[in-house]
Amino acid sequence: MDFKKENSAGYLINHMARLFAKELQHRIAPLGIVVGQFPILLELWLKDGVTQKDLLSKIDVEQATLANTLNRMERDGLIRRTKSPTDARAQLIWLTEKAVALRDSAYESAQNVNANALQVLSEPERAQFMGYMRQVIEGMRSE
Amino acid sequence: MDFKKENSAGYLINHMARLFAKELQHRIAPLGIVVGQFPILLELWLKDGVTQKDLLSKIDVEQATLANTLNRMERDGLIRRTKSPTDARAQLIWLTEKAVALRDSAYESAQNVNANALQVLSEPERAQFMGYMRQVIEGMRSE
DNA sequence: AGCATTAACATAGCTTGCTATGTATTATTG
DNA sequence: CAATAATACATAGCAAGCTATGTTAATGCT
Repeated sequence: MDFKKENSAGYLINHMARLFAKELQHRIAPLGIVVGQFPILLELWLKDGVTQKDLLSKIDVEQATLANTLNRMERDGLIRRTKSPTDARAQLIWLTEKAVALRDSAYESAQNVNANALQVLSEPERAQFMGYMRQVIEGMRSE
Repeated sequence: MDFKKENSAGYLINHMARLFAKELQHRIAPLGIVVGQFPILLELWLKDGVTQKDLLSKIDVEQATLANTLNRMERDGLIRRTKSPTDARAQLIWLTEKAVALRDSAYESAQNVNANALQVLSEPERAQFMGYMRQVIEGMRSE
């Protein structure tokens, strides 16, 4: 029996994901943020003053992963937390001024990474590629 | 400015990679191996008795990552190491009987994960998808 | 109202990845 | 041939992901 890693979707995907993360990491490091914080910031830039549970519903990571990343973000001065007025178990998560100010540069960095990485594909190919990924994700999530 | 994560290649790739890893993890756990060991085992199943440097040239991770994973594999009884007869700095890495015995089941698990994940795509779509990934990886590696 | 259950979040402990740096040993070169 | 540079690997320390479990507050039920 043979198994060639170059022909394994999982192998390629893992490799590609690490290249993307490394590249984004490199580009956002000057902003004082790291890749794991990115998805959280994206949500908070849309709307802050939300609970961890709210965030969790929009980000596809485990609760413990989110909690830990939020701790590091608080440590790094990107978020503040206030008591929820309606639920003593929950806290509301707010962006600091510093984090708000990073938004446009961060968007730009991410878009540059994406554009750069996909430049090897034509526009219709890019659209196909994204579509395939969405289908695969959808299929795997609902199993 | 807007940035929708659903339209970000990096976001999709990261998500897909985590779903794949989780699925493979789940399937190989009964074999007593974990995902990070997989690429290394794939190489060693082809040929063992090689140095860390040899392995490194075939696996796209950093040297430190490989060294650490090899330590855990030795701890878990998957590999043994012997002194290189020609270079006192190097060691030769050998699979244990246990690790050799896992090969076919492991191949099968990985192939099942791949097949299952890509079943949402038609055969020509799958080929396109794999081709796109190879192109993107190639483009990103040579920057 | 009191007790059990559920929910929100925290914590512990692990793996897999990274960068940066240390430590021997080998190779080079002046 | 001795000093220097390069090589092979190890170690430290961190981030980001996971599972499993703990803690406290809110809800539901009788």
